Amino acid sequence: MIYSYPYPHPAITTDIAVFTLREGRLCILLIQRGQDPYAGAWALPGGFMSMTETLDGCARRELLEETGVEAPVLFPFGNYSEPNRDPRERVISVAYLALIPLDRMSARADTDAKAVQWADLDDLPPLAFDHADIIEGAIKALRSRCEAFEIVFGLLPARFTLSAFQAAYEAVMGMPADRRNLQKALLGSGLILATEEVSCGRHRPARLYRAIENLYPCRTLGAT
Amino acid sequence: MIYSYPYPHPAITTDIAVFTLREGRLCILLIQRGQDPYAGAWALPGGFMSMTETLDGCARRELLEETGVEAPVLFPFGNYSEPNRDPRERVISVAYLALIPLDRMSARADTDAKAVQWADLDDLPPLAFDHADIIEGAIKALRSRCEAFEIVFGLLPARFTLSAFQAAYEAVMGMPADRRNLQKALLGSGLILATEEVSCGRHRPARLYRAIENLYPCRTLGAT
DNA sequence: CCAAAAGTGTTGATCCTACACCCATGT
DNA sequence: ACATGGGTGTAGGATCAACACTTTTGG
Repeated sequence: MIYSYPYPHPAITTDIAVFTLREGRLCILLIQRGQDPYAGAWALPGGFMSMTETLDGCARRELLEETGVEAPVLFPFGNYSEPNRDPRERVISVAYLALIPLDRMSARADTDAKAVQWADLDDLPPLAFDHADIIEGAIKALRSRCEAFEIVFGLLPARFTLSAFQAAYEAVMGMPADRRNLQKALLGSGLILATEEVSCGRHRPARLYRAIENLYPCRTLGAT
Repeated sequence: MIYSYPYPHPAITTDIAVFTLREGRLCILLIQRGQDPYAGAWALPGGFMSMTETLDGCARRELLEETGVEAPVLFPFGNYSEPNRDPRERVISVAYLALIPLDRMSARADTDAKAVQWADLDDLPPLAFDHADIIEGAIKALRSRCEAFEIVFGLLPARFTLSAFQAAYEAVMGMPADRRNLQKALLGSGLILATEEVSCGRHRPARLYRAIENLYPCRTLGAT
């Protein structure tokens, strides 16, 4: 089948910067490309939009296919459109930010990928296309939204301690935070509710909290 | 000439929400479509991306073609990708926000447009495509960025009084602001510099200020 | 009993808001 | 002289940052 147009058309992809916390460090999901161009290089997950889905739908589908989960946070943060960013043809990429708790993640190499890894942000391998730029943009978007706290829940399991929240917040922001002030702000924000449960750690048990419902009423911030 | 691909490709457009201040009110630039679909309806300026330009370049070019100016503020704020948003074919639109001072503006009907108007925001005509949605998104983006003041300069001439700034700020935010507090914050922000000049109004002359240089070092907030 | 993390309030500094009077100019 | 907008400061309240000790559990 051949698709023909009176004017040239670019292809559209979504690329997804999926972040998680692993051992307290912020990591990003990379796949190793199995095919040219950039065969063997690491890249962000993503793929071509189909003609029957929206960009959001494409990002959600690709993420599901690559990781097997629906991310609680998934929104677009930038467009990448340099004419020669893909050697095959003109490709416009809409970049999405996604956050998932590690435990909900089942990343596996799919048909197009030789391997999958969680890469530490300050130890990234060489990347295909302009994906290093996209990751830089994703971190900026992540930090700027993180100040409103809500996005942090995307990295945490459904029930979490205040300390876990603080660790996630600090990992994203890349700096330590005052424990009592952060807890005061978080508890006063109305974004979390205490549960009756406590953690069963190695030391004194901590109360578990959960994020309020309808935290992401429209998962897409800005139409897409 | 026919362009053929092994997979279907959407078309890409940029649509530009150009705001200005007219008689103290925030207005948006609309063109009346000369051709189907939606012939005769009002729409945002915009057009198809060429294969040799970036999305930013496309928006800048379209704006120049439609208005004859380079806007001091021009950045993308959302993507619109509903499969049936354009009855002709699949079209993805990248929506841009632009601000220009009215005096730098030379809007004219070009080849595709029967007419051009500055439409008052609370008296919009029926709009083609999903452009009403896009305008809604643009106003949200405008208000949220406006809190940092910088974007307001896009609506003002190079030299402006503090009162003119306040009028522009109030028009965008849709609410009055305290004069002394706004002036204090603006002067303390380091974003403006006093000039030696004064306005020649009907009353006591007011000092003229100008925005600092390099206010928009990267005009595009978030890659595109 | 010791180590490790959980829990909890106050104080001082800063920032923001609300508010009123005098000044310079044109008519 | 007066009308119009320009220019300026302060006091009270709210918010934010800094900071230390006690409690609970497991080992």
